[in-house]
Amino acid sequence: MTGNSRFAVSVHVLAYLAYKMGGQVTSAEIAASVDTNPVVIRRLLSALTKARLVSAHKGVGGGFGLSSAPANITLLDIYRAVEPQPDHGLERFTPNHKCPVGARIETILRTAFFKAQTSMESELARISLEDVHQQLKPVCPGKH
Amino acid sequence: MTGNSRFAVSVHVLAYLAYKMGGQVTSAEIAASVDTNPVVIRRLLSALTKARLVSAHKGVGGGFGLSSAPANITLLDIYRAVEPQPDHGLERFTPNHKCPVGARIETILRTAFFKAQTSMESELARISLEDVHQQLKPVCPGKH
DNA sequence: GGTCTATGTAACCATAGTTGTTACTTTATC
DNA sequence: GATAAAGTAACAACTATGGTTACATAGACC
Repeated sequence: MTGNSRFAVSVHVLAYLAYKMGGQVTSAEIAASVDTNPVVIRRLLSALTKARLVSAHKGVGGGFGLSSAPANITLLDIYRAVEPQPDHGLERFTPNHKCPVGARIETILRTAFFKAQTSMESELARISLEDVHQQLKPVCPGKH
Repeated sequence: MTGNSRFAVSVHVLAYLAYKMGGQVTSAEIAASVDTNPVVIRRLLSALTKARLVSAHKGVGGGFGLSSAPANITLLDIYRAVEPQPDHGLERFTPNHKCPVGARIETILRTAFFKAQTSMESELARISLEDVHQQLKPVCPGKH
């Protein structure tokens, strides 16, 4: 049970909004699809709203909706909206700088982690919410 | 303070062994370089030993040493030795399968995470412990 | 205006992961 | 046999996460 499920849930939430095609959707309805508490959903949607990926409306008939077309939202946008900058453990990594290795290893690791992270993020950037939306539809090209 | 520092510390540990060039190094000496407890180091080295990246020797004059040349050990080898398979939160992600979105999103996410993870790992595979070792040496080509 | 509905958010709890630490066993060397 | 080192279990402190309750805020509708 490593890591958190914020990103996974967030993609689910936005995929649900895409699936609903522009109508206002309440946190309660989304929570039923994710099988969790509405507050958990609203917490995530709060971050997604700040990132301008969704818009929120209070009151009767209110709810959440996508701010942009699914084709214009990438998984990287979602990832960055809900995940803090990963530090790959460097925050608790405080080697002894009196040792030649300890003095230099941090910089080396930082460079390596940056490359790995950049590579992963560029892969997320290649997948749009529209791609996810398309995959939600059953694929039955030869249905008769 | 997200995540753990196992990978970062493990790279430090192996870089230290590479720096020591083949001699037996005790967990106490490594712990001094990392600035932590020897047991923490031995825990990591236990995983690294199981992955056959290092060999251990008990008793007087014992300690740890690299099993292969630094050029033959990649950061991906180290990563896989000390990190569990990342699930990106999918373990705690149990959507409602009665919902059309909830029923399909898991597979879609699994595919996306696999691509991102593979991309990151291929970047780690491109960096060897020898590369790290080289970067440990001060670069003063024009020193006079 | 008043009521209803929905978001926004703070506060708290249970659970689990991580690290540091002590203590002990096992094993190799001398 | 004494010593030194790895191997590992057990425990404590700290933190992150997700679920929950409670309440404040704001819009819709009568």
